[in-house]
Amino acid sequence: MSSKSDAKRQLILEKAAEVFAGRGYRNVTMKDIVEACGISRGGLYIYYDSVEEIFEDVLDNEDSADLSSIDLTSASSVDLLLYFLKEEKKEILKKKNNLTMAYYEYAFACKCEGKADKAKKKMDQEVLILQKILDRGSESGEFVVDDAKAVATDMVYAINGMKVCAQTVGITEKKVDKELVYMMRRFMEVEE
Amino acid sequence: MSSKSDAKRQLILEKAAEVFAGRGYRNVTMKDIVEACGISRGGLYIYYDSVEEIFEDVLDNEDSADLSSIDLTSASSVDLLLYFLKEEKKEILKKKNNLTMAYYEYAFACKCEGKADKAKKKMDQEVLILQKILDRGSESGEFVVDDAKAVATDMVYAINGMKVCAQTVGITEKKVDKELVYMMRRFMEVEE
Amino acid sequence: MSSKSDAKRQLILEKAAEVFAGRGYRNVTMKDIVEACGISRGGLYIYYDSVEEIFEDVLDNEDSADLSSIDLTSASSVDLLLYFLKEEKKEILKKKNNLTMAYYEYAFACKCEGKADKAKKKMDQEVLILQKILDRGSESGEFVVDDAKAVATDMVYAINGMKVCAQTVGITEKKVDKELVYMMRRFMEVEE
Amino acid sequence: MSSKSDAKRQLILEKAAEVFAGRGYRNVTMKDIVEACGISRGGLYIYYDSVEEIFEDVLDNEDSADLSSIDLTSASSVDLLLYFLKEEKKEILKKKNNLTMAYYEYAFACKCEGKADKAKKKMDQEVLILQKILDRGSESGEFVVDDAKAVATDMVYAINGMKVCAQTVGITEKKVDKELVYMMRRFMEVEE
DNA sequence: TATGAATGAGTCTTCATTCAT
DNA sequence: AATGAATGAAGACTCATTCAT
Repeated sequence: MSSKSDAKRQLILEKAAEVFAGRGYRNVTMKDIVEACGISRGGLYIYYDSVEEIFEDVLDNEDSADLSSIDLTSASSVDLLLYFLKEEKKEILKKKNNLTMAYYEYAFACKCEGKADKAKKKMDQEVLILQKILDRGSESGEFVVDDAKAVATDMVYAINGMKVCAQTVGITEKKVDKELVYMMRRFMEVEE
Repeated sequence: MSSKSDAKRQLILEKAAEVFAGRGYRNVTMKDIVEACGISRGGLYIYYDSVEEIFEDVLDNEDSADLSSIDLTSASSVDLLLYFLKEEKKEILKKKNNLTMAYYEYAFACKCEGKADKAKKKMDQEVLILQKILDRGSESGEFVVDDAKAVATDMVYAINGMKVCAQTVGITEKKVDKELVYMMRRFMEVEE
Repeated sequence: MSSKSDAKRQLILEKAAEVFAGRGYRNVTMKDIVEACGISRGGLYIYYDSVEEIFEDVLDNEDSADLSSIDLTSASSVDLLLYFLKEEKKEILKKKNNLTMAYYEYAFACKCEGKADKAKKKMDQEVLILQKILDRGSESGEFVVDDAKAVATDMVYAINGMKVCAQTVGITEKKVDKELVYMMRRFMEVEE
Repeated sequence: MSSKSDAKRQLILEKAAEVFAGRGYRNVTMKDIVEACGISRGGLYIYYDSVEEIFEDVLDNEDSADLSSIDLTSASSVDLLLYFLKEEKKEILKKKNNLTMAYYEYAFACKCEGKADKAKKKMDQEVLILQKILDRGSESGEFVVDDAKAVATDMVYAINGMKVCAQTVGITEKKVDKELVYMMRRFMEVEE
């Protein structure tokens, strides 16, 4: 049955996501995933033929949530911006199930095969959303923005920089806050 | 003689650096390095006992150059800033021997063992240098900077973000230029 | 199923015992055992992780038989003694599956880790059984024994000496017989 | 020069003997010996081509001492016997440079090649000496011995049994004393 | 579907042995 | 004589992948 299969497939993706979060992409073997799922080696092969395939499905499984849930029609631009940054902050600092490094390892490993499109699209989408928020806020007089695209792009680079730092050299919540406040100050007044 | 050993050791480090640049950290085996060096398996073990050991030596071998070569006493702050950014741009875009991803993979893999200190120090150093340049420029009236530390930190995060992007989703020179110009505009007038 | 696994495990133990008998303990590699069993390298690792582990299981597999099969309540003490010595003679002279040297090599290799307990127990048990036989025979007037424990201990040392000789410098059946007869003469009349 | 060579050769044999005493025969590599001697790999090969060759020379180097030093013409048979047993006791219990197990491992490894002759000869010699002592004592009335050869053979087997036990399952000095006293009681009066 | 035993290829690591110096 | 770098073969161990059940 498809429903049964889907449940198992979902289980695999969830457990695999935990594994990828903990060990990155390259350090993960089929065996690791089999053990994390508590199923048999052969059992996993019924659903997936390789770590790569699983990882790609894990990514598809995650993506959906974050950005699409922002409703651009509602509320003030300031609220939208704060929501956007709060979400990013959460992602920067989250310990469990953080796929950032796995993501970049995967993209780096598959660079030549153009498999990094997903990551690229995600980034472009983030820039776009941020740009829209800034444009809206600019029109409504909430923000003072000269070149919304440039600002959005810069912010997304810096946020990505923080994400990587958080997973490698470490970063404190205070530092993230400071940086986010600094970003906002560039186009609005922030009370601290 | 030590000179002979050192030459071989240097050869290993150079060839290994190329391998790490191409395949990252985790995907590299002793065999890869052996083959890149054109020596025997046993031969490599005379000098190094593990990929980790080699990678750490590769890092030590690289580090020295970059930052210390900036002479803070000379020239105008604008020149210093341009030199700093030009160097960063070169590193962001360089294809050969780019250890960025290997670096982050290594730091992520060894996070718990505190092996990421080197990366942390490098970042802190970059922030410090940039901050000094900004402070000098601020004093001389070349820049208009409110909080030099915040600006420097933000720039380094964004630069790191670009470095990672360049190695994964890809980035064009034009985009890098735009971003760097945007950064500078925040505290000085830039003619395009 | 466990029965299938057990069969394979039993096969491994039997083939491994032959290998140990022929090559001792230290000279045996996983590869030797793999080849003797006619299975794959990986296949062996499913059941055992090291030569040591296999050897310990081989010992456990062997032990059981020998001594417990002597029924101290039956027959005359002379019969018991003869049975005991016949068994020992068989073990001294047996060519196939003789684990004596492997046993001692193992005990020597693991001396510091106290892994020789098994060998020690086996020896103590032999002394004890022999002592019991001698005591019984002494009570019944079949033997003339002053200090049964001393006699038993001496006999077991000499038997072990013969076992080692048989595996190294060689020993003829005639010599073994002579020695066993000499032992018996010390506390009973032996017709030759 | 031969004298220089001989000194080095002697150094190798002495250091190698320590290694064999500690690790047996089979567990010893050329590398172990090289390191114990503090010479270079190539340097060892000038003198010896294999572990086997070294071990054989170590044996030749040791043998000489023990038995030949007993002067059969002197003193009483009791004194000779006590001297003989004292020497054996010393060898049974000695910790440093005890080659017993290496000896047996070697003999077992080379069984088919008839390399165990040395061990065989040593044993036969011991039996012979002991037999002579017993015969002399018998003639002088110090001992009451029926079949000196049988007694001597038995004693040598038991002594060898103790030697092996000492190196594997362990043996206390008290136990050795008891056993030796028991042996003597069989043909003479022993005050305890 | 699901299991897990089995296989074999790939990598790691250690050493005996050689050889230029 | 002596050194120690270098080689390559041998053995250990792990995993992706298959397959009978």
